[in-house]
Amino acid sequence: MGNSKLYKGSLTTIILKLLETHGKMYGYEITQKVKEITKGELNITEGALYPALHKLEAAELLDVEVAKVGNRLRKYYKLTDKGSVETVNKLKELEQYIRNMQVLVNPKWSIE
Amino acid sequence: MGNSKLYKGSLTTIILKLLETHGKMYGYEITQKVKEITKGELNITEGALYPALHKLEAAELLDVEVAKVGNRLRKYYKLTDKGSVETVNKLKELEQYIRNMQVLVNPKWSIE
DNA sequence: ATATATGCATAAGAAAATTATGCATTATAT
DNA sequence: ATATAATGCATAATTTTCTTATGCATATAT
Repeated sequence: MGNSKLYKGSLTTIILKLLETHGKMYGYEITQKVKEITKGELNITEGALYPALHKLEAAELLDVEVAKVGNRLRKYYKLTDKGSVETVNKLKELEQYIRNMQVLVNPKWSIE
Repeated sequence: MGNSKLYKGSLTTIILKLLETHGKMYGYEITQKVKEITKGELNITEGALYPALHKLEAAELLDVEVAKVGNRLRKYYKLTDKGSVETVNKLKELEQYIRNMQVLVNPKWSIE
């Protein structure tokens, strides 16, 4: 994914949030949207993305709908109700993670 | 480590930053300091910490100094010059990671 | 005396990525 | 025209990083 190892573990959160925002998306579209939003800094690899989508589908957080565009196949994913709930959880976890990392890295903010 | 998977990949950054701030620390001290700063939310496990310290030492980012306190052994770690440089890099990566995640997760902020 | 805290370490396994493929269609540049 | 890049899905082998479990040893509080 990114140039740094920090992105490890955040792919699920990214996918869920993008689907919450955009309603439904297909795999390739997700990679392009992430690249666009991060101005090329974060590139989701297919080897990471597709297994992640399949896992989320298996966990019933996503529904899939196959569409044929021209002669090309697309698999649109969207959040299930369960997926919407999980998205909220993941976003809270992200906020907490960021807060914790910030106090760890910015000692001024902690009581010495 | 944490309750969430987001912490994966951030242990090295945490260790380097703590050593930059505190000069030298031993393993157990690091676990306690992290617990204290995050108010118990992040607990570094020994199974993660010690291999990480050994790896950083092997990469010559850390120097080790063994001390005997009473009858107890402590291994104090401190940054090498190389380690100080790498710390700066890791902190930049963390800031960039946080910025990217924030725009991914909070589309409104990307306009600001 | 026994539990808790301090202090280090490693091993087996799981989870999530990277890297390398593979297949197929469509658009574009030379 | 045809080679290259882009679009679109997928999986397999390997690596990295963590969890969980275990082991050893000393100090302290109840």
